[in-house]
Amino acid sequence: MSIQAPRGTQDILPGQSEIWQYIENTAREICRRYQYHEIRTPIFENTELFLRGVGDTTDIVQKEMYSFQDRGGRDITLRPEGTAPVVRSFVEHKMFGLASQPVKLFYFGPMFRYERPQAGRFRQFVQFGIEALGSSDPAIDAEVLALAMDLYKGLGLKKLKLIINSLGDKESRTSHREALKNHFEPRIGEFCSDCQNRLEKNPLRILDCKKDRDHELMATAPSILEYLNDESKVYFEKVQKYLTSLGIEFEVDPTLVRGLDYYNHTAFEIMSDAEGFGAITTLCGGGRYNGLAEEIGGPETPGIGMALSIERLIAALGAEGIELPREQAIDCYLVSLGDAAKDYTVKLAYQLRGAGFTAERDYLDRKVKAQFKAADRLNARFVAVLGDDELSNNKINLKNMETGEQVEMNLETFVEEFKKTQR
RNA sequence: GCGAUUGUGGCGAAGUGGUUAACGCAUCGGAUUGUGGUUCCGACAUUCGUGGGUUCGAUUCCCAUCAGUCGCCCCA
Repeated sequence: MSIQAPRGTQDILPGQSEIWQYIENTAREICRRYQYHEIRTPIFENTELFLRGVGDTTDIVQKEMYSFQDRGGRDITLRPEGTAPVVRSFVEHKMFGLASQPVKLFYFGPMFRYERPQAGRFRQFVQFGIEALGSSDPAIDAEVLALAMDLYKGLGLKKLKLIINSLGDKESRTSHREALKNHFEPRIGEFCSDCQNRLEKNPLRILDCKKDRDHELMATAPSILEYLNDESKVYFEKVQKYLTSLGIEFEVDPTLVRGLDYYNHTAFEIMSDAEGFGAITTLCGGGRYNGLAEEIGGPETPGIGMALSIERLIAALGAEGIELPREQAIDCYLVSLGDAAKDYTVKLAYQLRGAGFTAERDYLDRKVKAQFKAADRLNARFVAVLGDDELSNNKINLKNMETGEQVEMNLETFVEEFKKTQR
């Protein structure tokens, strides 16, 4: 084995790429219905964008970024997520001034995180995500969730669990954070080392800890929901009300925390319930990020978005045993016998393709039998047989591979006649 | 970043400190001198991820390295 693809990356080969296309097409169609429009941002950005946008205390920034200096000495990072770049573009192009508001965008593309690869985790992975900027209507929070669920359900996934939480606004968050610190601090020595780190960094995460799950302070810890101020509380209730009215089932989990600093109010994850899905079950994550635009130097702009990984989506399809359609039959395979006939099929294939058909011929000088085998393997609906005999009589034989019937046609008008058989 | 485990032909998979590295699938050729999905016959790894070491000798033992898989952390 000489050179391999870098660790944590993968080639998507024919056979597999059709699945990706199908998912991508489905996502695009759903975005069209919801009126989200595609935005394509660079795959690398100035490192500072992520330091400011994602937050320099997050794992992503601290240990997962692909950062380097380019030849001009600029600090560059391969994007680890899509929201900060989209918001950067929104600000840079002054989309807050566009006539139609809110601005609803979607993107599709590779993200990069330097992590140990594992089930459902790669160093380069593809995210589909949407962002709605300029509205703080809880209805749009519900819309973002609805779109994500539509995509999953449209592809046939059933074993899904939507978990939502509210992180509240800045005021609510700060008071809750203080309360958590005060709650755990006196006895933090009884907790695992991870939790001891979390106390300062992100005390909310302590609630998530598996090792210390049974500690008595866990049950009595203050819940974020109790610290929501009135405005945040009403907001969260409305989001839930809308979801209920759409028939979207969800679960409120006050311990749900997201790994990026910019979230506030609504936060959510969609997980797979499917058997044998492995340790990584998060398919989709997102939330509201009012204030991110300001952080990046724009005007105060509310925003909400979600992102999901195609790799994990495909894994979930596998776990639920769902096969996506991928039709690959070809219309006509040209079998030839003899040098003159073989030469002629070059032209014939060209004509068939020009008429809109999928056509293939032999390029390996195979025997007739082997050519038929190849046609069969390619799922050819018809095989046209051209030998030097037919060629000199200006004829060609067309065989229907399903019925085995074979009819003789005029070589000159073959493409026309073939068209008729297709109707 | 930490831990565990695996790495043999295109794919799946056996195997042993000693010289012919099973088998299955796929592929190619023939039986069928111009017609597929069945059957039968035949062909197909100077080589066991890579590099180094131990040894008279290693694919088998040891070390390193690369990669896959799984778990922790964290996330998509």
